[in-house]
Amino acid sequence: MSNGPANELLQSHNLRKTGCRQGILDILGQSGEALTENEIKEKLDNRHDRTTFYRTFKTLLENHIIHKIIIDNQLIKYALNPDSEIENDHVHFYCKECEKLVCIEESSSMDINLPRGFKAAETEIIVKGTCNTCSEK
Amino acid sequence: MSNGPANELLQSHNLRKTGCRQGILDILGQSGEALTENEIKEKLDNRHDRTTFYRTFKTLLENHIIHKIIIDNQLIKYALNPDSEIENDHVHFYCKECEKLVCIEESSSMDINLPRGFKAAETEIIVKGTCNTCSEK
DNA sequence: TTTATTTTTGCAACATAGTTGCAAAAAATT
DNA sequence: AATTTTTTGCAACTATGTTGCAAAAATAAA
Repeated sequence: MSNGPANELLQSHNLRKTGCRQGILDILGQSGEALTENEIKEKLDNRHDRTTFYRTFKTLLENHIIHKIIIDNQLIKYALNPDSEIENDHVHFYCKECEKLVCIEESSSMDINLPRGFKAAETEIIVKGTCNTCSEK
Repeated sequence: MSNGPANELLQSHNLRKTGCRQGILDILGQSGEALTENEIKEKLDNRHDRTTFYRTFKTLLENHIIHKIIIDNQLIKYALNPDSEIENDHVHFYCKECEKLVCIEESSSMDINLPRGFKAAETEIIVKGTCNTCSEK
């Protein structure tokens, strides 16, 4: 396990290669979608302590290796941040049927008129609806 | 206290006029901005039980009388939903300095390209930056 | 490759957020 | 004023998240 992208990611951020970090990054790397803490935890067979999990998420978030998306009712999901970039305009799509959450690669134009004096730094967009699979049914 | 908009709102939704509901609506009506549960609770002098508070928020949310905005790290705020409308495109501005959250009245054009097969129902936008007051400093 | 240093882990204890069942209290109805 | 319906407050509970600290693991140094 874990001799691929996970280790390189950790190394490039000067983070130690611990089991929990590698595990989370492996899981997120394999799955193309955002996952909840519990989904990740299960796939790791509950191998790690709750505390370690939270601390690991915190570290990965601080290093912009993953990001955290919160939808509506506290549904929190995590996803790999491809190039550990600090993104300013992120679009997420949340399927109300299958509850899948995917990151939408840009190519969207946006123009939000803010009141005088307001300055935007980041914009977070969550589009809710039905995904391709669920639309076909 | 409470013989104005709060009561009318409740009445039009067939909800009983209880102290907690009137209180929350009064507070949100007076303040032009979104407030956290605790901010509201304090202004009401901790007059109500925790449980009652949660249940009241739930009721008001279900009736679209208020809405709930979650920013970043679990910061949850509530705001009056002016006409109890079920809005599809809502823009919120969150000031990173003073932590104020305001609803932006539309007049923004948006065009997000979703992948083939994806259908959007609602879009939630949170713009983060500095508000007019904080920009002047 | 063994030792020393630094970081991370797991545990216990705690803090906050949110929910449920149920009897008592308050609204609305008659 | 009496009855019905909804809401409240309490206790108990679950989920989520944090902190301090000794033991363990990962890296660096000898």
